[in-house]
Amino acid sequence: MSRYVSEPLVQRLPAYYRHMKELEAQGVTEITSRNLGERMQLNPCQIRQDINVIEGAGKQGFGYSVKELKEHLQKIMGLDQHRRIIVLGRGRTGQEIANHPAFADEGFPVVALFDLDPGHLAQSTAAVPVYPEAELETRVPDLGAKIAVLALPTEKAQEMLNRLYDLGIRAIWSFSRADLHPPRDMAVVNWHLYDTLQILSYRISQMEEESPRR
Amino acid sequence: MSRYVSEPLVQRLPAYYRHMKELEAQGVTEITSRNLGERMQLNPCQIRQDINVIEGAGKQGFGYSVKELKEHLQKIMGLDQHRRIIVLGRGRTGQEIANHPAFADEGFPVVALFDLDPGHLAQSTAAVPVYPEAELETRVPDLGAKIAVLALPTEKAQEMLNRLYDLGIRAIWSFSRADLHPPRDMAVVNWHLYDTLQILSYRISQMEEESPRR
DNA sequence: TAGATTGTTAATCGATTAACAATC
DNA sequence: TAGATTGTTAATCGATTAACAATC
Repeated sequence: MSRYVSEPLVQRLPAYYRHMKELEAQGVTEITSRNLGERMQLNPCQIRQDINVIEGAGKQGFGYSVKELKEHLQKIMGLDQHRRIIVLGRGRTGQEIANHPAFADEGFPVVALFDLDPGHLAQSTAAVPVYPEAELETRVPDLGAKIAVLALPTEKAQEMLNRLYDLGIRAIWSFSRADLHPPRDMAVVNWHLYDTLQILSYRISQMEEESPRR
Repeated sequence: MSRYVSEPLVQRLPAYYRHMKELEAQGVTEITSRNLGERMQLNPCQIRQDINVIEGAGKQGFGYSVKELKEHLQKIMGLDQHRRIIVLGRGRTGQEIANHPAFADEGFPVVALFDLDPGHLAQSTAAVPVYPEAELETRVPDLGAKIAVLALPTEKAQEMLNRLYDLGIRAIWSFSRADLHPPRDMAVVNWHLYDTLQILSYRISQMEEESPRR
């Protein structure tokens, strides 16, 4: 019976959660939509709408309980359960993600790293088990992971996505340059490094147009 | 006299550019809004609107010239000029960005890496000059960089942003957990690692709710 | 109770899509 | 010229903001 959570709201959920954690750490137990709005640079109306949509609850006259809202967000995003991650590709990015120790603290332990190019990086600096690509089919079903990080060449990304889908992976965090086409019941977030730089370059161009350097 | 470029359109610009480059590489010289729409998973009307807003031009009856559109996007995003980058922080992420060789090929050469914590990572695996934080004020003005990558602890990010602004940096690509508040004439893109994982977790939760595993 | 703030409906704003005249 | 597709105005759709009644 839960209401439709719009795309922009989905994108805001982690920020709400982050701010609840910060407030809690600061010992703040209650907060009004007005104060939270100032903090998060959001319109208070939007905050009330958002909380309403996700069926959170406040107390009229007082505001929202930080603890309650935090726990509610946690539950909605499924952060109470651990989500295991596998990493595909052992180049720079793959290694970095695999070795990022803090992921486990946040409930996202990296449980395996698959190496597409065995000769590529011989030295094992990884803190997690490394397997050859050929063992994907036998290993993945037992690892209990639903999230995969794709850090591999553009050409291989789509093919790998399909393969992982068949193995039960339902969410992809990709760093490849490809525009991936996932099945309907698979989530993809693509971090395009170059897109980010290009957007920043665009912004600089705009600013320079508005007020040219003498 | 150029028309207002909406936020969603700004986000789409790099994708248009990417597809133009791909089409060019494939030897395609002309493309209709309908075909491009299929490729990019966009409504053809939107494509025509977008191109119109950025003042690109097609030929009625035929479509758009790939080369022309590519060059036009390049110009709009300022990709014809090189945008030098400095990297702040020498942890895992900082090193990775600094050593990413392909950035230079795309017109974004990393020209310096500043180390906030000199003892932190003694071995210099960096392919670019490394300077101590203390030299920021003397070095940055000469480096001619407008973009800075922030790969440092949450607490230090906002302070560093202000400092870099005073040194002429006008665009920030941050990996910190902080919600940064830039001046009006500074652009910030914040890559929240955990937000991404939380959103993927949320999607998985939603999918499981829709069709629970037996 | 009075004061404050939520919860929710209604109004507005902006982006996407549709439609079709202009034109290559 | 006829056919096709752009360029652009108008319609629709959806998200944000405003307003205010409900209620703690």
